[in-house]
Amino acid sequence: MSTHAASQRTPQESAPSALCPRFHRAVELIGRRWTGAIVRVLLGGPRRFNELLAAVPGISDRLLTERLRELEHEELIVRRVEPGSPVKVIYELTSAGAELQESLDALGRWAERWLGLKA
Amino acid sequence: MSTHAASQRTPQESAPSALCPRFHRAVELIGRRWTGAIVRVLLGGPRRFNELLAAVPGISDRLLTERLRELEHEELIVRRVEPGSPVKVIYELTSAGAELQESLDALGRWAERWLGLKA
DNA sequence: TTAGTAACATACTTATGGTAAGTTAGCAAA
DNA sequence: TTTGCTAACTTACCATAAGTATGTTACTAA
Repeated sequence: MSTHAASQRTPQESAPSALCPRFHRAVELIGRRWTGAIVRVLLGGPRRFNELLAAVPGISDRLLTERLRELEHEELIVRRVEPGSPVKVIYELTSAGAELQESLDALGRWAERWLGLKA
Repeated sequence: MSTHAASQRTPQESAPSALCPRFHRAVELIGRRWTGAIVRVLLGGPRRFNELLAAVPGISDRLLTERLRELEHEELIVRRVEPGSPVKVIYELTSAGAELQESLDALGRWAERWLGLKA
């Protein structure tokens, strides 16, 4: 079979019965491994690189760097370097990032209700 | 460096400053590629395999099968086979699945507000 | 008998994630 | 003054997950 996205489509319609593409982008963004967890920690206030590393159990430093770069690129966080020695790098949420709280909280509540029972 | 999860930890504490592990499980679950989109389509009512395939632009049949199996395993959806020819396989949300609506809607609203402006 | 459909399954390639080790700059103790 | 330490990365490499193409089964319609 092999369905590839744009196969068999009339020219005028841009996607068959497309979901809101922004929703899709959002879910792919915060759904990327570790991203949700990182944002959730930052909802508690600005954090340094190593604080994030400690606060998100299981993540590696390489992936943390990668995810932070992506979040910065999407303008959900800002990176601030405090000079000194050793330098401190502070990450904090932008307004866009902070407004993810509602969805993440809702998801947290759902998880408490439904994921608690098993395992 | 290379931080692996459980390094340097005193025996009595199970995780350094662990986030709610259920939240983490939830975000990894619905954040898995395509899963959010699939659930969102099913919020509109039961759907057949090929309907889902059409409604989630970009997904391949192989991945759709895989995601549906996972969602079934997590008890967010049920799979029902209607005999006949060709057989129809209907997927629909369980209560657990349906209650994801709140979080997904919140995320959708966030996406409209913040992801609309760019690109 | 050939063709078509629904819902997969299998095989293979590419992208993403995980692990380990190296880098840079400054400071501090030996 | 060389050794060691810390923060925040970077690079290299291997494993797992996603993506693509093709095959399968059971049935119907032409």
